[in-house]
Amino acid sequence: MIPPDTRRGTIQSVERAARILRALGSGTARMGVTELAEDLGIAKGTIHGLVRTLEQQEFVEQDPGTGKYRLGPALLQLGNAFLDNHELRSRSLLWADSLASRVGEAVRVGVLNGSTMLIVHHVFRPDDSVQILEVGASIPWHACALGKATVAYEESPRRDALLAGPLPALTGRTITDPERLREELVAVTRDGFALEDQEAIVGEAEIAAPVFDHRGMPAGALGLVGPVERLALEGHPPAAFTAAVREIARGLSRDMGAGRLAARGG
Amino acid sequence: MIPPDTRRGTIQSVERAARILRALGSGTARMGVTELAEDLGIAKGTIHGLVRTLEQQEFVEQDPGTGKYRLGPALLQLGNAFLDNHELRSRSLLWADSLASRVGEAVRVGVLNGSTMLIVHHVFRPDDSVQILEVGASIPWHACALGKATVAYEESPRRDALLAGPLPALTGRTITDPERLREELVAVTRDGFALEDQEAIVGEAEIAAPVFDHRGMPAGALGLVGPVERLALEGHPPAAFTAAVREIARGLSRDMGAGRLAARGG
DNA sequence: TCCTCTGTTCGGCATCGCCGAACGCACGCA
DNA sequence: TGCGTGCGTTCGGCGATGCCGAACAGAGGA
Repeated sequence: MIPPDTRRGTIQSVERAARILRALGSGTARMGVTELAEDLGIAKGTIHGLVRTLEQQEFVEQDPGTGKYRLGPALLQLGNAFLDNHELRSRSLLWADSLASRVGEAVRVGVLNGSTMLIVHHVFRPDDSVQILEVGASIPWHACALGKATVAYEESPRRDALLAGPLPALTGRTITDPERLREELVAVTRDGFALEDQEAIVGEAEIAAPVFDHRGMPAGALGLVGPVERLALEGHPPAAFTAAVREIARGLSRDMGAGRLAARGG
Repeated sequence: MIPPDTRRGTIQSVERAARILRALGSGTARMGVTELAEDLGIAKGTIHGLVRTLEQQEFVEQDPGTGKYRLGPALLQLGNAFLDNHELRSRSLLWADSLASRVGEAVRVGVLNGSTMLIVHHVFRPDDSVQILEVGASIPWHACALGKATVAYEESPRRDALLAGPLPALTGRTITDPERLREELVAVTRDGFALEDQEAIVGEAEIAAPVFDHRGMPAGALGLVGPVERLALEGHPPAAFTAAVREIARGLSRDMGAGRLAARGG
């Protein structure tokens, strides 16, 4: 019998355990063994064994009352360990702080993960307003400046794949046409920064520039986020902001060991 | 052949995958297949299969240059999903904000995880100073007020086990004597709050109160952290602070569905 | 009180993944 | 430039391992 996923060398039980974790993480509600078994198409007893093992490892917790399962605390610790080990993030801490205090806006750093940008660092706007931390959040690449800045410098096969992939609309202004998006990417390589104007959240804009690693490949991007009135009034970002973002991103790239190749971003 | 861990019903490959993730998360450096195989006492080929599966699931990433492995982005997403699903955390957001702005100090919320308190929420002190986010961090229970507040109300067997466990000293003031610690816990149940005076970090103190769930069991704790001069001058916390912490923790407990039983905390 | 739905256990078969040795490649020393 | 050593990776074959499906126990609800 040939399993649905025919990739060679995949360890079945580990892959299934990962699918269980994903299922528990996607829905907001906790799930029971039966529900998981139905969703994943795996025998109930099998799910039980996997879930029990995950519970012993604290990847999953069981609600004492209902017997249903939810994600466990070990995942938070491992997620934090991922951040600690993350080179772009750790090197970006000082640069992001510096940029935030210089322009008085919030700063985000993200890496491409599948077809979304994963936020790995977030500095609040330096005022007392209530802001929610976005580290760990994922945003479709085509709906944020971080994504467009990164993908613009990605190698052709990957870029084309991303342009061909699904491009969901988050707001009425999200660019969902691959050709328009491709033109945007050309503009990014020309200008050295990417702009996003209410394409993810109405009223919010973002200015981002790519960050390169020691191989000259895009490692991610760094950008300013904030109200559209300040960042992209009538679609035009203030020159002081775009200059600051590009400058900090170049400094961070150098920090990552990027050589002259990275200069194409400027 | 009997494996070292003789627990019934544990799925070997999943448990090994978890150990690999822990190993990658504990050290700051990335690890290779050979190193993992030696550390975990598993054949190299076996490690490779596990790691490849984890890589497909984006639980680990391979460094293209060195071939070594590090933790992957899926863990950050799952860690965030854990926080989103976490009842104590989500219910504490508003209460913690309110407490922070009322007393002008940083607020932390933690849950007991093994023998450490895992920070699940952290509100910065409402000023412009640079502060690092501690969500995801783990602190030995006996070295923080959050831990003492929670353990004081834990059931005897668990409390005794924690008191019997290793009690490492983090500073010269960490309480490492089980008997003194037990007296501290009695004081907590008497006063309704726990105090920590430079037992984890020199110069820092914490005032915390327990939070109870709908079963009247401690779900975690909520507390103020800050410089010892403001929180515990000569070991005496300001009455306004202790009152505020207890009041907010009681409100949060009610929010969690705690009935009268939780009143023993006040 | 019954019925249905949970999560859980268990026996047995064959599948699946473990081990150990061999491979190819990159690096560093000579 | 050659060798030697270390890495990550592949592969074949045995057998332990973890799958499945059916039966179990207990909690709710009608």
